[in-house]
Amino acid sequence: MDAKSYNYIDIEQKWQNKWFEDKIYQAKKEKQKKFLIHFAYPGVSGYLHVGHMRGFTYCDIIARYKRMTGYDVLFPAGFHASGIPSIGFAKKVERKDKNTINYLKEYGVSDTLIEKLSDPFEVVKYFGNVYVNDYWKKFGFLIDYSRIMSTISLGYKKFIQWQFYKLKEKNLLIQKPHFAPFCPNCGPVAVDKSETDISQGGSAEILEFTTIKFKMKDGTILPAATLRPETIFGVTNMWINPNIIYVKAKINNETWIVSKESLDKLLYQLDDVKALNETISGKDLIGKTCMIPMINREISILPGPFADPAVATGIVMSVPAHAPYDWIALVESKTDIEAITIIDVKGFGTNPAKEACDSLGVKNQTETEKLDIATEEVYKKEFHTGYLNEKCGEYAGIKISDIKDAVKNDLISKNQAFVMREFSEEVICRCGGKVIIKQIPDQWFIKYSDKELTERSKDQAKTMNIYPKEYKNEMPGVLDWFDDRACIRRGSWLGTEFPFKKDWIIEPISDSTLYPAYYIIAKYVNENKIKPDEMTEEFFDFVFIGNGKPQRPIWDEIKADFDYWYPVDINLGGKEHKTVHFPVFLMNHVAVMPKEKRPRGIFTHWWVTQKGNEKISKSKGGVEHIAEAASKYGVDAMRLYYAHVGSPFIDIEWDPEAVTKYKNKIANIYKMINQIGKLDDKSDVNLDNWLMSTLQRTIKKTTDAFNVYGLRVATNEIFFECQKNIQWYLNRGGSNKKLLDNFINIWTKLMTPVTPHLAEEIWHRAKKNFVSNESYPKFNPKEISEKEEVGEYLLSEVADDIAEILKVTKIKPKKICIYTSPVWKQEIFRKAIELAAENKLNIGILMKEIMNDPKMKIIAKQVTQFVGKLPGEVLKLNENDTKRYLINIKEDEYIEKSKGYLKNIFSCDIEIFNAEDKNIYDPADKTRFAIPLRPAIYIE
RNA sequence: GCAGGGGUAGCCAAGCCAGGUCAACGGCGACAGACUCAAGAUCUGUUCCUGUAGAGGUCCGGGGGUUCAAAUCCCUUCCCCUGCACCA
Repeated sequence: MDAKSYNYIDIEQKWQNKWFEDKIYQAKKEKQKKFLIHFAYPGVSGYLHVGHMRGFTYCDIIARYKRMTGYDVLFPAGFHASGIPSIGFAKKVERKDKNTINYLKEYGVSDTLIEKLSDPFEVVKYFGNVYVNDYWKKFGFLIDYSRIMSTISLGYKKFIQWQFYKLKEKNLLIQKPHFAPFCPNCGPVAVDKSETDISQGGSAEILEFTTIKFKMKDGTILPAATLRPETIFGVTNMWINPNIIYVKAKINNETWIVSKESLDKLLYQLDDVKALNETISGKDLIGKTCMIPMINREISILPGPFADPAVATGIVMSVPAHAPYDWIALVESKTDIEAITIIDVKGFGTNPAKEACDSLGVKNQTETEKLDIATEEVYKKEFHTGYLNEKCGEYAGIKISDIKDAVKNDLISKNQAFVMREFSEEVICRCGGKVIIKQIPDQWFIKYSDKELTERSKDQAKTMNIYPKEYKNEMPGVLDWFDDRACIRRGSWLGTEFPFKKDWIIEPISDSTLYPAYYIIAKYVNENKIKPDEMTEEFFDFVFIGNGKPQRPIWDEIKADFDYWYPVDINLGGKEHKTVHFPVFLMNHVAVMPKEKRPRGIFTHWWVTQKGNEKISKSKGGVEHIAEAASKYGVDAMRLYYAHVGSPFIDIEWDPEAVTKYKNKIANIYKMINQIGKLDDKSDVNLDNWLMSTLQRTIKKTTDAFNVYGLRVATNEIFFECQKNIQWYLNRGGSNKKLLDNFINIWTKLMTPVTPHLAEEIWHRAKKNFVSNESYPKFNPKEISEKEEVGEYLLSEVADDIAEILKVTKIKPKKICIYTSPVWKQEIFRKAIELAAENKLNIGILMKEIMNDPKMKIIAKQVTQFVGKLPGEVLKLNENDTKRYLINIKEDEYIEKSKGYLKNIFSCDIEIFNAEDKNIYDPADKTRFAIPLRPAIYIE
């Protein structure tokens, strides 16, 4: 039989059909012990890939384990339909984007359906179905499918609005200015790596330039933008591009000179900006002077053709001692201006910029590559180890890394500077226009910076099960760092209407914080037992917080459900959620929900990557589709792969060959179990006890591992160690039918959380009910047989030692003699171990104790020899070894009974002697080397 | 810049928090044997170096330290990866 004989396609389909027909997935309130687990619901904007299944699979494994260990399990799921993605997808279909159309056709989507998918709501509906039927059900997930919901349903929106009423009540909704990416043609756009809204610049960051106002003699302002405002003390001149035409503008009753591009940006960022229709050539500014604010030193304006009108204001202040670009430009200007050094830094002399340029051999401004290196070097050194020197007035002696904001804030408060925001690279909208940064003066935020909220959230986090533990340690820091978040946006995207400002929509992170609570309600909405209209503020107040009175009996029913199932025991999501979703999930619960309803656990898992450690992304292609993979490898094989190939907390590389191995593994287990059924019945008490004993150990280990979600550890025990044990049993000639049946039943239950289809198939050879509904085996210490464990250990050690000798000596054995340790050596060993446990072990004490025994005195010479090096060895023993020595077994008898096995593997005569017996065959005088659990060996 | 994770034998990957059970779980690959007409699958064994008696040596990115004892603790250094907010 081979892999082909295990028809996983039919088998998996069969059991899924039966589970779903019987609705075993439906959460029921029966055991008064509940477990609520869910995964961070996926967005719906395309097909998922094999990487997404990792987290979903973990969730199902945990849920299945929990349902087998006495919990009522609620495992719901839904779709995050808010935001841009589905709109983006619909837009692509609408504009007949070739890739998108092909992508859909590849999956066999009909032309009429494709037509429909230009509507984002249809996109959500279509992919929602795909996820449920082609992914979740196909993987055998026992998700409670009666609770499926989406974030753009009417009921959900009512729920989110309620959440925002609560936040407002608690003063956690605030308004302040905000700066966001904006396309003058299309409105707000998202700048992100997936580039849904934009065609270029997905990884751009928003930089904050401190723009310092230098005043000319006539009062006109030259605003120079810098990322290092503290260097203002070292400014020696200004750079103006002589080849461009600058424009004038009236800003807050001041006249400013800036580049044309700059003015366009400022119009969106500052309140009171008026273009003056007046221009001035850069050339005409050269030779004039202006004043450095705060310091009041006059400097001259020099030609700097490198001043880019597209960057910030197009006007640059020059700090030649600390900026390599400025230094080289100054050298090339051939003026007699001297650099002013204002930072003392280790490893540099009086002019860091000059020194960096010299060491790299920079000759002129065109060597931008070298200049960038020099800039970085100077900046890094100065930032970490530099101090402002005596030329910096009140700031003298302060470390650079501590100063930045002080100078900036000082300048701003004196109206001598302002912040101008700029992308780190050019961002182009899908419409082709340039994306700029626009001020929204009264943006709404959720106030995550709130001190009390943060502290209460940290307290909650302390009580939670957060995995991995590194993340638990990191969580307080994340909560401290988490700042206010703009929570609404105007523009085209899906979501809930913000109740306090017409036409604005709540943004998708903010509408996905309390959502597991909605799963409780979704069931009633889906079953039409409550209508969204009825879901008022009073309704949610009553159900979630217990305020007010029920208006209909169903309210009580829903509340009872909520009280039973909530809080969330595990919220599971990818590592990308660590600094985004999980903190807001936690903080919103803390802000809105009563204490006993706050989350108990978070589990983060890492990703499945493509070869070369790239994140799998739809756009990069090359990775297998879920349905395809499921039929190619089998669902159980994939589940086992996810659980076993690495711990949950590392990225794994998708590797078709590895998955194939797991596929073979599944078929192999099935085959092995079937063959066991054909064996002749025969019992061997020692061996049988040993097998049961190891099985109990397996149960213990897997239970311990599963209880802390150590899926890899548990899986390794069940699918590898356990199989190895039964293999040893069979190789040793074990064949007790009743025992094997029992073993297989228990083993099958152990497998069920990970490979439920295989387990169900094996289970149903003899049983009619679902193994998925069975209880997980419980560890029974009574079935542990330490003697047999030691016996089999001894046997395998002897076999290993013989093999080692044969390997080294290259002897072909005719006869092997085994001499087991005399009893008196065992006694001395035990004595030594006892003394070691009391921390009293040394040769003197040991000898004294031993010699109390008259029979030892008779063989005093042998005893002395044996005891000599013993203490050192005994002290090195670990717990397992020590335990083994303390168990009293008759070594010669045990090996004698297993002689057949040794004969078999070494194909020669085996003779076993007790070293204590007289007149035994011992030509090489090996007897004296026999020690406990380490018989002497002689090979002919 | 801020914050976090990581470097383990040919490859993947446990172990590190609670030092000794570690030549270092497990898997893959490779090699040998069994089964088979054969291939695949499966089973058994080997797979750092040395070794004609079950042994010894070296090893967990580099360097240093603490300790009777370090992959594990401390210091230092090099390299890789991830997140950073109106993207989910």
